[in-house]
Amino acid sequence: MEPFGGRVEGLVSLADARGAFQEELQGRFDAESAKAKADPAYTPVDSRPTRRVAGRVVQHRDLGKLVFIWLRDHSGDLQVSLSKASVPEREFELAKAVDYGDIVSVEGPVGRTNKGEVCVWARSISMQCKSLAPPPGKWHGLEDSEIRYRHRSTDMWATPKTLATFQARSRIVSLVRRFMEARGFLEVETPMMQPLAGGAAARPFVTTHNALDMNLFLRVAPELYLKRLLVGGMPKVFEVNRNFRNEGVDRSHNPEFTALEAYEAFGDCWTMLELTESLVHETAAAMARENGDAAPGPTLPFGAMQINYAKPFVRVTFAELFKRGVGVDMFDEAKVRAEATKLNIHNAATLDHWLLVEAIMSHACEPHIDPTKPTFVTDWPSAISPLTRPRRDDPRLCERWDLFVGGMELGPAYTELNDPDIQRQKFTEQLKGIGAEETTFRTLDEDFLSSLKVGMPPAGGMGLGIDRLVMLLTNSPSIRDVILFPLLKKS
RNA sequence: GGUUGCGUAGCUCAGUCGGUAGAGCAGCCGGCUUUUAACCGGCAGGUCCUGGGUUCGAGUCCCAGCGCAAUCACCA
Repeated sequence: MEPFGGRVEGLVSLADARGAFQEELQGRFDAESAKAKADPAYTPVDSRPTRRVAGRVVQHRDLGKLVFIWLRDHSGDLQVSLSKASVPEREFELAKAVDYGDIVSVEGPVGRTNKGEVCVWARSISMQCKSLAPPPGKWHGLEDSEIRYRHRSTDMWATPKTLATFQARSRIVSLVRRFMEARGFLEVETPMMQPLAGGAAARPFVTTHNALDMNLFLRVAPELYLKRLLVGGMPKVFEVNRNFRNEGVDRSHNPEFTALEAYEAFGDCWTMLELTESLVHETAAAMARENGDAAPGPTLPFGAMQINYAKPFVRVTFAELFKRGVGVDMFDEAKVRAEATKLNIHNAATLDHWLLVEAIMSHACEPHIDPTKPTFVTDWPSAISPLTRPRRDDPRLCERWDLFVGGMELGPAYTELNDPDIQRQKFTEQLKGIGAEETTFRTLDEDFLSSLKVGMPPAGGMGLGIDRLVMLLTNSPSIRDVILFPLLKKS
């Protein structure tokens, strides 16, 4: 016997084989069988559809002269039934000997058992790949998160939810791309290796190009390159790709993560709000339809919550949320500092006013956002938004929002700053207070500033964490459940 | 990086006050032509995460390390 199989023609998925079952033909076959039982000389006619399928063995019940095997493939599970009377002797021996985890193919009519289970009544079975690894848990799949993340290939076939989640992820990413293209955005690819790590404040990973003898940073954001494309004449661009941030790892942070970033010339943060609201709404609606929920305001479970993605999402200004959270006017420097001290914020006595406002917001205010209602927090302070255009009527605030869903930040959007002089001034201010270590990767991006001098049209820009979106839409509690191969410590 | 919890058979777990290492499933042998976590009889299966320490004796108590998880810090 060849234990590792070979090319198989004419395979259908297990779901398709199940779909081929026909009640009427099964009824006719049952009648034929009854005749044959009454008259042993009669040969029953079997007109049931025949299918060839392959899959991994996930259950095996040997009843002596009758064997039931459950197969699993990308489309689901299906039972295969083998009767000693209708399978060649050597193949029946194989059917009795298969192990949990083996991959086999079978061919036969799609019928039903006495107990009502739709199955393939195999006429033949062959080994397509013998599994040599010890099998994981049989009924619940794998539960040890360490094994699940380190041995994803086993996890995928042994834990049904895992495969379903990653299939859903691919569909979601595809939906995102089709949505953006339908809105007239062009997908582009900008450098992952950058001589300067700009566009976000995160600490970057460093690598070296030997031939050019230069340090390069894995990008923390594509922002500054996408904006150069606006300068060059691409009015609506987006990128769905990886960012790398050399920061802590937790339930919602992986060092490499996938983000959607998009820019629209002659738009602003409000056109980005409509875009993002519709994108999240439509992907959620698509997933709700897959769950059999066609209600207009799609609702999806996330842990113990039911999150409702009906439009419009909640809007609240940064100042309102701040006041609601701690009862203090965010412009009142003395009260803010007192509140920060009360909240034990690090360096509350000396830190800049707006950095205190930001710290209070993330610790004491963001938790007050209703996690079951997607919420845009708008009108952020200019001082903590260096790439954003200040509001003309109140330059202390700027045209920026952040979207929160399920207790997580999904992403921000800005009306982009396109005045090169103000941009230079903001970058310079930002560089003032940084420590020695930061100066190794954070320097003034003169090339970007000279692009801005060429002239960038006014624009809106947005970013959206794809992994977190997939977490929400697939009810996955950890970012590691939606990243195929999450970063783990060396074992 | 801090704190807390966890780590025992291939998988999921129990292990009392410190006193012979346990169960179910998986595996192996035998039986069974309608099973749905099939069932019945039998067998085998261990670096109790690693390394020290306390003790007559450690899976159990102490210390250190490794890994995982939660949480905090970091993350414009």
